[in-house]
Amino acid sequence: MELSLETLPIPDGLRDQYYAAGIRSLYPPQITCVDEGLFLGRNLIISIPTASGKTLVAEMAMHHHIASGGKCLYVVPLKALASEKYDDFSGKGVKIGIATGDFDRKDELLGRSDIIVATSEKVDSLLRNRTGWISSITLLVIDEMHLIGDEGRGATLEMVIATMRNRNQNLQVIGLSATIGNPKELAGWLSAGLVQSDWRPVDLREGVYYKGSIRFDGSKREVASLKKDADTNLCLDTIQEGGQALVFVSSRRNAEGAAKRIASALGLEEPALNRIADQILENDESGVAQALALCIKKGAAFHHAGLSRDARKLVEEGFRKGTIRVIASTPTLAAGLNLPARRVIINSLHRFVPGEGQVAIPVREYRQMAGRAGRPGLDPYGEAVLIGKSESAVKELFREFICAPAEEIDSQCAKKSVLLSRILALVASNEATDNDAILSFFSGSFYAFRHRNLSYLTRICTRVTRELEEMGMVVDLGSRIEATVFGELTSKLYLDPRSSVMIQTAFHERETVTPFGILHLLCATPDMFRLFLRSADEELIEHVIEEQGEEILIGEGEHLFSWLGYDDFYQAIKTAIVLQDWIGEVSVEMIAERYSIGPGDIHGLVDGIGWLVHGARELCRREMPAHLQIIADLELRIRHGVKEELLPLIRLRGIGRVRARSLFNSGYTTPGEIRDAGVEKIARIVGQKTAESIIQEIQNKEIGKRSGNQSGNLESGEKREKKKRPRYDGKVNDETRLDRGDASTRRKSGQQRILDF
DNA sequence: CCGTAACCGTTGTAGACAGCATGTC
DNA sequence: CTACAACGGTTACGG
Repeated sequence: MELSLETLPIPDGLRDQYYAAGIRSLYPPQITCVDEGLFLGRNLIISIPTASGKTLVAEMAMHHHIASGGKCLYVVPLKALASEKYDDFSGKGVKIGIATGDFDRKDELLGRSDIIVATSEKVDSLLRNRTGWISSITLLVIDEMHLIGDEGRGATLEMVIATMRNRNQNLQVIGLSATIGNPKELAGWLSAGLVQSDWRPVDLREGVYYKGSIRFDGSKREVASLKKDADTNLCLDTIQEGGQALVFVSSRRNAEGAAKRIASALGLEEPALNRIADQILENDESGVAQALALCIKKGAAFHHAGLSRDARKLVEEGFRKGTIRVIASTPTLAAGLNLPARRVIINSLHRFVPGEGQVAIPVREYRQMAGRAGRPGLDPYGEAVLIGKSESAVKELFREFICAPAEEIDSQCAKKSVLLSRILALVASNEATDNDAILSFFSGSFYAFRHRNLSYLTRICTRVTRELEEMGMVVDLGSRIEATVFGELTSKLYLDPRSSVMIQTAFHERETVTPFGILHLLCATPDMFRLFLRSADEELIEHVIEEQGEEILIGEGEHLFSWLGYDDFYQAIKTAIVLQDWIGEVSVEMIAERYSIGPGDIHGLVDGIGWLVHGARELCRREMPAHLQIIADLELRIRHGVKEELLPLIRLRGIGRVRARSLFNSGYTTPGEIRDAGVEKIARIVGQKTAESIIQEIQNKEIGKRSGNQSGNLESGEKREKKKRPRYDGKVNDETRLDRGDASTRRKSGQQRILDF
């Protein structure tokens, strides 16, 4: 069956673009989408393999909506994916906007775009803040919709869909999903048409390698055994016939190890490869970057979250251009960007789960990796190859993965930990303001669709609501549940209620807090990503507890914070130590080496603590103004990675980490001293232009101050010890305070000894 | 004397969303 | 508190 683009109700401009790109007709599954009512406003679940044209379907539907005055929201799970889609959709005659945590215009301004690409969390946040344009969305596209079943973030996605549907009755929803076990249920939930197909534009062969050959279903392919390791031989084989290979492994160490092995087996020498290697080392001299550069020189690379953003990009680009022949990667690449290769080699189908050990990965994830095989239009076929260790293992791999059906996905929203913030969000945004409304909201969820019996959900909802009340987040007025100021703030700041309570309790009980204490507290919250403990860390942690134990604000196994485990507490110490180094101006390279982590990890930690400390500051402003100044200072120090002494300088526009440090070292430690020194002397350190503008700025601020206008937040350097009183404009709402628990039992909590790991 | 294989106990284990207000070298 | 593989250290063996 052929379907020409001519007959489709899409704008002519878009059609021309498609023609120019060589698209003449639709793929079979795309035709089914049209038949199922894509252009008739019908909801659709499209469950087809990766790279079989889902994006195109969504794009056509979006342009169709825009042409008749509609507005579209495209939801993705990763920020990297958001920019990828932004690029895909750009330049086709409609306005595209991008909304993610670290890259957004003013929320309201975003409403002028025709298509808004956003992460699910960002949409959640926009819904909580009742952003105006959200209600004018006519088409909602959910990319990777199967992530509804994801333990960590699935509930957010589910709630976003439910809330959007709740607010807008005429909304069309298109869900793009990988192959899952129960697509019919997903479609049933949304009363959607289901498009399901295994069709791929490039043929995919799945097989298992064992003793020198790949066994496919029915056929066999010999692979020359030039080297010892199976994955190396498989790579050499592919490269030899002109393809590229992607090797999936389960740990970073394995990724680096495999890349090294394969690189030396390849032994390429090309100027293009050397250029990439040089670029890697340009802004990043850490150990990982050096190892990576060495591998890339010979044609292979590794990829994992420890790499810096730049390094990751360079690897991805290099592979896409064909310069880099092999990437050995952790699952970062499996779920993320679209980076196909002719052959995908899957080294291990296990993953470590704390508490369970090595666990087999879900079939769905195997499919996701295998689906990366075969570049449409470039490769004659794609191959996914598993590695068998014995005759019986080969059979098992076929049975358990290649021939196995994908798992069913289930709703994740009926768990206490997610319901806490979900219900708070419902109440705080006036989505639901009493128990019945809360339940009725959840009756529109995927959970309710799957589990007809809602008695469990009902019970847990009332329990969670009561808990929120105990936390001081909501008040139950009988007829109506209302969010307290504290609760509303928590919801809008996008903090986990448990984090908020931890922050509030810890600050409330203390006269003095130190940066390290705050860092540890924030690292211990459920919102923070923590570093693993290694046995080598024991000594360091013990030492820090001895030195700085008094500063710690919360105790291990704190009875108030039942969610704070024993390990979490020590992980938080380690993580806080790393961040303390960061604000102590220890270089990234040094930190990386000291704790055997990569620049990417450091970035991730700094980023995470950065928004948490901002949240903490906003909480402090309302609840505990006495600590406001110290936390505001800490926020600035984290953002720039500087010591306290640079604070007065870093506040100047045009002065960052490096310039502030060189000014300070040259003896100019305050804005006052800089002004007195004059443009000429300062220009020698920071250049003429910056010198002029900062001195101008200093003078402006001083005039502002003299005239009694306190709004200039420049802290006059010569009076550092006379700390400015934190400004606080409201009264503390007593209802929002937490006055529970026996404070004295917790006071000295920082002192306990570390026992063993 | 050295290299290798074989063995054994020890060690470490993936990922990255959100707020906010603007500007580094 | 799970299970697996890679690593480091040691020993045994063979050239």
